[in-house]
Amino acid sequence: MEINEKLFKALANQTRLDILQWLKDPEKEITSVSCETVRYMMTEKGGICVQDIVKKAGLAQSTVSKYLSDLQDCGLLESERHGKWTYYRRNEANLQALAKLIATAL
Amino acid sequence: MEINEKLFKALANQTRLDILQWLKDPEKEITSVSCETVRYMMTEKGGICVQDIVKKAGLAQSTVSKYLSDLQDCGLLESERHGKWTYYRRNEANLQALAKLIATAL
DNA sequence: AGTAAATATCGACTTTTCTCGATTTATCGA
DNA sequence: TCGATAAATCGAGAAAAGTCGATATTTACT
Repeated sequence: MEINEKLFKALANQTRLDILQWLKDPEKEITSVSCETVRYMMTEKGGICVQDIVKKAGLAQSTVSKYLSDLQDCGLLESERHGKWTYYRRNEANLQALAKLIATAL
Repeated sequence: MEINEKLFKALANQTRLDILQWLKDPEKEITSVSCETVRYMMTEKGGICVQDIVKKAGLAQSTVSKYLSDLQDCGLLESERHGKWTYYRRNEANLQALAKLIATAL
């Protein structure tokens, strides 16, 4: 994790900020599938799949897919592929590292 | 201080990030005037004046002036006007508040 | 092999940001 | 009051980001 322009560019968009927040409490935020399904995805698959985030965001699939990889590229998200699905989750270690860096290095 | 798109947009530019860093240790970073002058500006005037930041940045005066007011608008900088000069300094309280918010609310 | 589904990538157009030079505003000193 | 200086604001053209629909890739299931 490091403080640079790319990182803050990723955060400089309301939808990408929203995605980070949704993934903080997905059982509450992701409503296109049941709460049980969300819990299963998070614990067994390691995240939320793209289509459920697309539904929540209300933007084109291509746009959301790009946003997710942008957030992964700068270390704020991580993902696991299981078959056809890619599951995205927050990279909590990097989010905490970022907070520390802002406190000390910004 | 609050986490929003505007704040991160302000941080999503290398020159604006640089300005924040320069103002962290201006005696070392600001070299268009003497070290004693920098110390005097910081302690007696409450910051570094625009023209010295313009020289350091190497961009047009209008651009840097805009950047400084952008950074002030989102709470990362504060300023004092003394006569013809406006002196900018970091808003350390808000920077620490931001770090805390990222650790807890992002 | 062939089809279908989920995601990723591409190309194009729109919107926003960057950046400048010119101008305006504010303040000082003669 | 006039001229000079510092900073802020304005308008315009260039560069970057946002966004979409179409297409490609990957994987699963017959």
